[in-house]
Amino acid sequence: MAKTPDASRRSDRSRRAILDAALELVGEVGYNKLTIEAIAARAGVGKQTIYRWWPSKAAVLLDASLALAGDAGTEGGWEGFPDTGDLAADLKYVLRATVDEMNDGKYDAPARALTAAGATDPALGAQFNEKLLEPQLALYEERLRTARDAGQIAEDTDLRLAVELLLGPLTHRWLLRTAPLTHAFTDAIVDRVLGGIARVS
Amino acid sequence: MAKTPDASRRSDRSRRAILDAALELVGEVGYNKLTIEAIAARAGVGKQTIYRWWPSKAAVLLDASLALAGDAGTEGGWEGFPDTGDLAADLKYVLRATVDEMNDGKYDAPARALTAAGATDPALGAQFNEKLLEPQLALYEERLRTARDAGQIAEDTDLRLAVELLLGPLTHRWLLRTAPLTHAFTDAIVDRVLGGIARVS
Amino acid sequence: MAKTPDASRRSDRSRRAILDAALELVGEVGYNKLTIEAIAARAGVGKQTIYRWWPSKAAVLLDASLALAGDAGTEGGWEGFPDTGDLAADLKYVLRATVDEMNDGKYDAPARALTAAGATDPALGAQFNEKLLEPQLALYEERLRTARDAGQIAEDTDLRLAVELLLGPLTHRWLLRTAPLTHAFTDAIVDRVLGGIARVS
Amino acid sequence: MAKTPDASRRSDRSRRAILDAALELVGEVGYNKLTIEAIAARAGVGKQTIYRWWPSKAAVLLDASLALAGDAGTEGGWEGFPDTGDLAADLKYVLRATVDEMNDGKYDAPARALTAAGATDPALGAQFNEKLLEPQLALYEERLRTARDAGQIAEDTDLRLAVELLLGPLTHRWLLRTAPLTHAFTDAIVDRVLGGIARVS
DNA sequence: ACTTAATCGAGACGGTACGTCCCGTCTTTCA
DNA sequence: TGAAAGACGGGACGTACCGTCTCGATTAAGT
Repeated sequence: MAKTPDASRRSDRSRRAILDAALELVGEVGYNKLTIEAIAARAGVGKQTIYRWWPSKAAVLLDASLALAGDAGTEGGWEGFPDTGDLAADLKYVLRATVDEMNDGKYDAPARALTAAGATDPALGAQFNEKLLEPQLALYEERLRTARDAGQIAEDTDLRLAVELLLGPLTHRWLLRTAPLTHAFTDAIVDRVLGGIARVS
Repeated sequence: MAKTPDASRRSDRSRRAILDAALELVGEVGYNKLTIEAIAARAGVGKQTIYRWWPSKAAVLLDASLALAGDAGTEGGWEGFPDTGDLAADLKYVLRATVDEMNDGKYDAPARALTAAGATDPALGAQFNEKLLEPQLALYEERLRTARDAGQIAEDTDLRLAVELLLGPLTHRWLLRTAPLTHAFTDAIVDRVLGGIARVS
Repeated sequence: MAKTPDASRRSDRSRRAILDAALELVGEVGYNKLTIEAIAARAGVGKQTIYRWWPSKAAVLLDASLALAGDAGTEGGWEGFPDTGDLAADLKYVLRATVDEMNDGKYDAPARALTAAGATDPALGAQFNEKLLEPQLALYEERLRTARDAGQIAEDTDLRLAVELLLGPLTHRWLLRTAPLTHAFTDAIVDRVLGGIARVS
Repeated sequence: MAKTPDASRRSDRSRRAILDAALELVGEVGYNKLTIEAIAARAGVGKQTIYRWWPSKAAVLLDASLALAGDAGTEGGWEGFPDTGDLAADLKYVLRATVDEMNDGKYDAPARALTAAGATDPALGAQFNEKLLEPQLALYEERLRTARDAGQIAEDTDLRLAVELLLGPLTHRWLLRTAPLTHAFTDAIVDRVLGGIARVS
């Protein structure tokens, strides 16, 4: 019998202020030094208003990232996955854009924080996957399906595996910082992966 | 300025007790709830003894993981990368072993914790790469070099990229928990990646 | 400036529920842990309904005690001070009754709470004196005046002082709990005080 | 198995700073608005240092008052109860001094706070009695015993009752603020009480 | 009886303080 | 002099209430 607050009476002004403050602060001080108290202070909000609606600072950041992703989508980010008919070109385009975001502190800080927190906390990780990661992976998968249906890649291709072959190396380099993230890198990934799974013409 | 303690007088008994306690505790409560105080208490050690020799709990865990990896190596883990001449078989063998470790709580908990912490904290990440990750990647790279020299894969193959193509998808699935880690999965990775970069026979 | 609510529209049901809840709760958890929120919850009332009509929890408790005292008076407590002509007997009778109340948790808890709160908060103390204490002291004083007029005690007796001589020791022992409150104690007070201020027969 | 801190390692500097801060603050803001946090801040001390050694703010104030009483005793307050042979004079002298303290905010604020808190909290009240009140009452009782032995008051006098007859009215007027505390008032108490219990010469 | 305005129950809100946990430093005592 | 022990100043935690504020839904007046 958990006391569930009445969502219809929620203050949208406070909600937005909290999400904005969380994004600002995670960029300024990093995830580990991010505190609920600081978010509340920056947002001009009582701590309880945060605890009332989110179970942890990670959850706040997840919602904040969702809002950020939503805004980015609205502001003119790509609406759906590009499909020019040229699979390699489309993948390169999208991965280059992804790399650019990963190199932009505004997106990088919260994304790293969430990914790291999710890796450690399974419950959060599940949320993260469901709400942020999975929808994106589905877009890749869909584009690959189109390509497969068009006979551009092998009929027996495991699409989900293909997505992981494309994104895995990128995520690896991003999270572990083994080397700089460049367009050349993502292009090479696309070439190598398609070289493997693409039809021999 | 007696800042640097005399390492020769260091108590090895305390050092081992601390590393053991850290590993135990990270498995029990997770990285975020792991505290220096709890490690000290579990190890039967004064807090100062930890602060004297390590700068942070992440550093303790890194050392603990190094010790763990060292033990594993000693205990009969593979000494060097297997080289039967069959590249695909060797890679599958090693990746299967890696997946088995990732599915073993004993290794999984500290590894996840360190990876996540390193993703968030660049200084720690650098240490983590240098001491734990890089040596392993180098083994893969070396094996691939042998294969390349033997003409089994294309001459112009970027070996480091190849390593990332192999390990990236695995790490992706491991950290993000998008799907279970199985031998079938790693076998498929090897097949697909080699299908792309391997010489046409 | 519609600050003063319309008393004619006040819900008497709510008012009584609040006073009852306050009395119950002060007995259960004590004054310091008594909260407006708990009173509101117990009374099935919105917090605002309390804040609308009372300035503080002390004021609520004061009203509650007044209601309690009123009820006690109605239920057959003494209406006016007894006057049998025998001053000592009348005083002993009343003081014994007072001691009995002080030993009854139902009256003791709120009375202690109010007395203590009034000792600390002058404004509340003034209210407490005016509405609860003074009327009672006046009854004693009146009975003593009758006795003085009848020549039973010295003509120059300071009646108010006499009242304090009678009630002071009782209050002292009650509040400070230096010893148990018994009929023997109050009888002894009356004897000693009258022994001093009574006419030599 | 309550964790009892090691008293021998206690910081006396912190202890004194805390007691001083508590006395200052109770005078400035009153008992109800006195907070542990404010005491810690004023004393330049971590909150835990207060919670480590005292169970409540009332307990802090009790120790502070003890220290205050100790200082007053040292500074030249009366060492023991005066005994000039004239009981009435001695009592009047001491009661006048007591009234003067009660009219001095420095002593009044913490004393009221403690008395009120003790009236509400039996455990604290017991401590208050044992450590502050009882020793003082014993001094009165001792002086009265001397007087009784000297035949100045009736042989069958209940000394403890006599003390309460003297101090009760004073405490009553002090705590309940029914009238100003003056020397005339205490003199009258002494006269009336002795008029009752003193030997007819 | 019908409107209309205030009170009502409910509870979200910006805050303050709580009492606890842990941080990293410092001090004491011992081997 | 390194180590076990743990007190210290400090900061954040998550909780409990404060007193204010908005919400419909009664509810009791005055039309």
